[in-house]
Amino acid sequence: MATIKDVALRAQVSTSTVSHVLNKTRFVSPEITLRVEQAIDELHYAPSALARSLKLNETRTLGMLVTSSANPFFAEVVQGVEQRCFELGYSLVLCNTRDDKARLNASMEMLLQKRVDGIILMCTQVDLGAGVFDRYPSVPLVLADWGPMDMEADLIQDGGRLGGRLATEHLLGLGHRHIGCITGPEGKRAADERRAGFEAAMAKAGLTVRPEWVIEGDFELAGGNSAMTTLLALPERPTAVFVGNDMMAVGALRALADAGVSVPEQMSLVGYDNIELAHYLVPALTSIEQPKAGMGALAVDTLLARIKAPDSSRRVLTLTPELIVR
Amino acid sequence: MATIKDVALRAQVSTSTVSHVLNKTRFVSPEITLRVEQAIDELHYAPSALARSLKLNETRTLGMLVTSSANPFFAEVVQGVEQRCFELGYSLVLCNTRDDKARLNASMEMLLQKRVDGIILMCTQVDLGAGVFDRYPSVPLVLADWGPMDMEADLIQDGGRLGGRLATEHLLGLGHRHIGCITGPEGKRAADERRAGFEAAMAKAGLTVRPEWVIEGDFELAGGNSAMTTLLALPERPTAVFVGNDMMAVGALRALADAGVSVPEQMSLVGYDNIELAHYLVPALTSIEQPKAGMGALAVDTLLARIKAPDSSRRVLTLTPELIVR
DNA sequence: ATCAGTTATTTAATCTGCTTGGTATAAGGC
DNA sequence: GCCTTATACCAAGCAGATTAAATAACTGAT
Repeated sequence: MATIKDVALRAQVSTSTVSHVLNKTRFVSPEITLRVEQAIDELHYAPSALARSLKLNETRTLGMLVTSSANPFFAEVVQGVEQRCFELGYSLVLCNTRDDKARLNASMEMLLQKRVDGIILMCTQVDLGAGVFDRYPSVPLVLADWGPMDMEADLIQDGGRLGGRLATEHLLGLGHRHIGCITGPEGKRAADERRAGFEAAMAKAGLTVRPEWVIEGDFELAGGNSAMTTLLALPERPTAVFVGNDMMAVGALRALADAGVSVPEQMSLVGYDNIELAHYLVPALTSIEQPKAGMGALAVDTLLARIKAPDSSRRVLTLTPELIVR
Repeated sequence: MATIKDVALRAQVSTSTVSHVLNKTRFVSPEITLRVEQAIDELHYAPSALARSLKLNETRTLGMLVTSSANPFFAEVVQGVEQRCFELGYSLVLCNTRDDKARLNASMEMLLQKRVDGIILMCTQVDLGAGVFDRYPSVPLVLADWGPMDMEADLIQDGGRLGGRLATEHLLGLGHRHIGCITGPEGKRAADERRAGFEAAMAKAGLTVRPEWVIEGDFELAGGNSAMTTLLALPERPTAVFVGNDMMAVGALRALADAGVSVPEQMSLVGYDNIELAHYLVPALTSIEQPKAGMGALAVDTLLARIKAPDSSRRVLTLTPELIVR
């Protein structure tokens, strides 16, 4: 692979001149510029970002840790992040953590060695163990969609509590009084928040939450399915259920169909996240919209702001969820 | 950020000794090893992958170009890639191309500058324009799920033609004679292959394909929906449809429900890809399974094999699709 | 105990590709 | 002839890996 020296040699100039042509950091006469550009072309020269980063102490690369990039919700956020990175000339190193502490640590270590300029952390686990990040120096960090509570990093949170309330109030508004809830895994911030919103709305309506109607799911298709199956097996069923995310709602819909329960006649459902699919389901799913790609873009912008001003005060941004009735 | 020199100074040894401790490249006495490790710990030292890569001419990083990482099918392949990379100590730089030639070029350029060890290309477009890659030197490259036809790179292909045949034969086996097809975008390899399989199966059964029953979709929810709507508006409808991927099938199901057409009583559907969702749909969707994460892992393995032996002969691997009846 | 001959550890110097402040050189103006 | 101005070059890093060379430690024989 050609180096800047090869280019300089071929263009009969010094390496610094080539560098200045590349980066437009100083005036270089048109003729010499042309010579250099020709040499670059002929040699298929691509400057080494490695050497450049080493010298400049900046990689123009961001790292992103996400529980599971195949999850439709996360996938859209990731794409939002990648999109914004591309627009700004950054590149993205993506790591899945699978909620595995060891894996998170290994990935963090790797990102630090690669000297990424900053890291976006989107693993909704609240407790990652006492100070996993203590070992790591002050890398710019932003937590998307919650994260460990005990961290001082910038934070972008979905308004899960509000969303949970909106969803529940929608069901209340339809006249339901017997309302259940399929939550995400306890300990995940998103799950806990949404559930808290549900409980708040119920309390405000003067209704008690029946514990057997609150079932813990896993934010995945399978969990929603088995949670609803459990609900349906109870002697007394709720007439409506707030489901902690759309994927679980899809699984729940399947369980309802299997049990011959018609939706929404015999049971109403509200989901969360408003993934594109929700619109196309039969029956279409009422859900709580979150700006997913927007959250990704916002995470990038927040991170870059932090990189520029490492000592600025901590930023906490809350997105506003919105009810989409279908 | 601490450097190897700081560590050496603190441990009272030379930098090379630290290097040997880090990489276990030579015997270092236990006491000195301990001293070095302590110094590393106390300084929160993380070796610079930049400097290392610069010297060793190897980044242990792979690049991946994918049309859209939020697409459920691609997302699973990407996750498979990331998983395998992690297992092997590699990291992954992910780029979305959005089927945009300029964006693909920009991303390629960036990956080359970053000196990734190899690139996985998964943008199903057949024609990326005359020799987009000519400018680029011989970076190890593997095409996953097809790609530009005129490239000499290693290739991993899904057996789209066989899958299309399997799907169609399934419908034929159910007694259908009036079979339509919703294809992916013309020009995408996956789409063309699957359609070819459909046509082959029809021809083999002695049936003619009615052109108005073959509708081009976009591999997305919306396209499947409108394609099916178009089909249903025809004076004569098919009794079964082979849909080029599951996402379009979901959109089609919605259109069918809107039109009051019951599935499978009044119309049978077969999808493709067997995304997890297919199992949970109401009604459940018969589909063609592809090993998605497996494809990702295979792509990584193939790429690393190529990196190790750059001059070995070209590898073309074909995955075997499988009918999943539901 | 001493010395040559090994072997075990560590050191010092060089290299990777690129940026950039400082500096040199030639042409032009007065 | 001196001072600008315009243009281009020099060389010192950046953080680590490699390797020849140096030093220390140990062996057995005298």
